[in-house]
Amino acid sequence: MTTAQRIPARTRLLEAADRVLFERGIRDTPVDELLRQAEVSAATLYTHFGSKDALVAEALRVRLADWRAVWDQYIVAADNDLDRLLAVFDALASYRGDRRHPSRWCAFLAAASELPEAAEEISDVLAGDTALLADRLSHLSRPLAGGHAQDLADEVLLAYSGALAGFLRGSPRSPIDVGRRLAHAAARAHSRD
Amino acid sequence: MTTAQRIPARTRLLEAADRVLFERGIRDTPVDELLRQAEVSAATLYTHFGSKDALVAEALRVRLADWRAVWDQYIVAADNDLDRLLAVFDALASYRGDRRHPSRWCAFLAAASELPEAAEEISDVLAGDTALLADRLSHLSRPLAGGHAQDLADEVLLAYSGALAGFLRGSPRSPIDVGRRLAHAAARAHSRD
DNA sequence: GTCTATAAGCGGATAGAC
DNA sequence: GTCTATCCGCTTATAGAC
Repeated sequence: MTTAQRIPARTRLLEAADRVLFERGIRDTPVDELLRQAEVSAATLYTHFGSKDALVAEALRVRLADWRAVWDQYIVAADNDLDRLLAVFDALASYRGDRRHPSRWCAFLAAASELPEAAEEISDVLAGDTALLADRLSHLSRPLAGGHAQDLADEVLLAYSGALAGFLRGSPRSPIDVGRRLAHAAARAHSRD
Repeated sequence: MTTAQRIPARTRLLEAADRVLFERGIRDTPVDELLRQAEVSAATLYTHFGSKDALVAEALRVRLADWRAVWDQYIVAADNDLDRLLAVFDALASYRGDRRHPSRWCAFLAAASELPEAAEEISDVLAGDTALLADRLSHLSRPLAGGHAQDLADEVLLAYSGALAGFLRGSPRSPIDVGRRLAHAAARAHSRD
């Protein structure tokens, strides 16, 4: 009917999911709402994905790929070791500023919190996000902290997670700025060792 | 019937709620499970509390009071300004080690994440937890950071929230230790100002 | 008056029939 | 793509026991 119908139903479903699930809440979003927004019937959703959980998992996988790409850009753009380590906060500010991917705090942590018994498929994506963070931060910490790279990476990961939780809490006011400051202090502390 | 029946139904419900809701997940715990564990009928729950949400809210209020008391003890036991500020991490380790209050990560943040549209009653408790943290950390930061007390308090709150999120993520391994280190580095950075 | 037991209404997730 | 049926979770109503 409408022009939008030219876009495949699967794509429309994923876009609706990304737009609504993590802003309104995964469990608070009825399947019917996704169907309405994607202008798709229930049968189509269950043909393409099999379940609401599987659609959530696929939407999360898309987010993870997008987030990885944004972070990449900010690492490449940084021109010294410290800025490359702290780029994760600039990338986060950029990703959250993009209205195409709204989120109350963090899609991956929210999924883990909202769906504790969820399909392995879903917890795998949070594990993937955590592995990406731990791995990259560990490598980026090496030139700054040498033998203490693992400690610094742990600290930056925790500051990053704290910034995300800050959005859920509504405090502090500018969680990303505070997280960046914390990570900076940690980096300075280790470079003095 | 059994001896346990001597304890009022309302108390048994609150104890069952505290035991199960935040470990299994608030939305993943059916009312029936709470009724079974408390050996109480549905009518009793709805007479005493009015709704599942209201029971959740009351269980959260009890948690907040308990947490405040534990934190109090650790602040009083500390014998210098730095340890008083970092006592929040020792209190967290102690509270989490108490098997009477199991929790996957944080009851308040989990409630906010799982129940985004929840009754004001529930979001009020997270706001109360956040206000308690912000207020106390701000006062405890004063002797260490003077005019920058607010910045230090923001940083410690973020490190604290990050430690909690670390449990949800399963990384870093010992989130409380890492959070404490991060807060310590922040305190040192401000005391050099 | 407090509590139990049972049933039933309602809405969302899912699946299959057409 | 629509419609219908099933299952499950929250809630309320009813009737009765201590």
